[in-house]
Amino acid sequence: MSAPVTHSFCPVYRAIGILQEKWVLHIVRSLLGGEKGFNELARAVGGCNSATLTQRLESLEGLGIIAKRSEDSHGKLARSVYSLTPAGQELQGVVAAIDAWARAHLAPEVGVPAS
Amino acid sequence: MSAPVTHSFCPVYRAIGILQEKWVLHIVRSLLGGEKGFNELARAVGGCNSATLTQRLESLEGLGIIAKRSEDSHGKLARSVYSLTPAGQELQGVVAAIDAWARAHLAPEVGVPAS
DNA sequence: CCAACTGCTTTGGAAAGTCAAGCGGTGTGA
DNA sequence: TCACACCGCTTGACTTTCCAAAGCAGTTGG
Repeated sequence: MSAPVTHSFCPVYRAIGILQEKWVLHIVRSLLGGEKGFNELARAVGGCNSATLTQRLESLEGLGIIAKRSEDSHGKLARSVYSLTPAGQELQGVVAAIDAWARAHLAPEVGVPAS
Repeated sequence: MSAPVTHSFCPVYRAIGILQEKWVLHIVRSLLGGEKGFNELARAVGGCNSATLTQRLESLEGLGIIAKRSEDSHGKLARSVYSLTPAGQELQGVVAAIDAWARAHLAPEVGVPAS
């Protein structure tokens, strides 16, 4: 069959498609430690430029994973604060799983299978 | 501190760097269902072209996540078979976490904002 | 006022991923 | 025997994605 064999229905397939975008997991991981402003987040993530970050932030907001809140203290200055939605916070399980695997098999320089 | 804040030591940081590469999670997920040949794997993954697949496969092999075995049945024909190493199989936890999250928050047609 | 911070947009170019085709080889059927 | 469908994999051109640097508007502190 020449059918494209679209796995698009599969939620897992879509989830992978979201999480494999560059910086997404880093962003989520940083935000798990509390809400952050734009530049603050950029520094926490480490190495992502503003253009990409803005874009990722928008798409994640559209997906209901993170929420943007403008702290309109007085008049103009709007310090944007990004935080995880409940759905986003549940990604903690994913991050934890990666964390566990990384410590076990990617350990800095402990028991690195010499090879 | 003007230090570049290189998180490079952090195993988690590196793990994310590996897993966010396109198709990696799909490959692992497919391989969790048993070892597969090249084209077979390509079809299971769904939508990845041979060039990228070859490259991903090589890098994952280098990382000790998957293993390549040439079934040298008789003489020439070497059907390459790819499978997960123990380290690779432990990624099952990560895939399971993503699976759980996807089912909970990315449900197929529940609450899809019709837009 | 000037420097340093905030959030964010705009550029041009480099890198990563993709598509389509094809190579040498095998096994199957007409 | 020859054509055809499959196997693993490579090549070259094209598109998408990502990045580094600069800049804009506004605020705060010395």
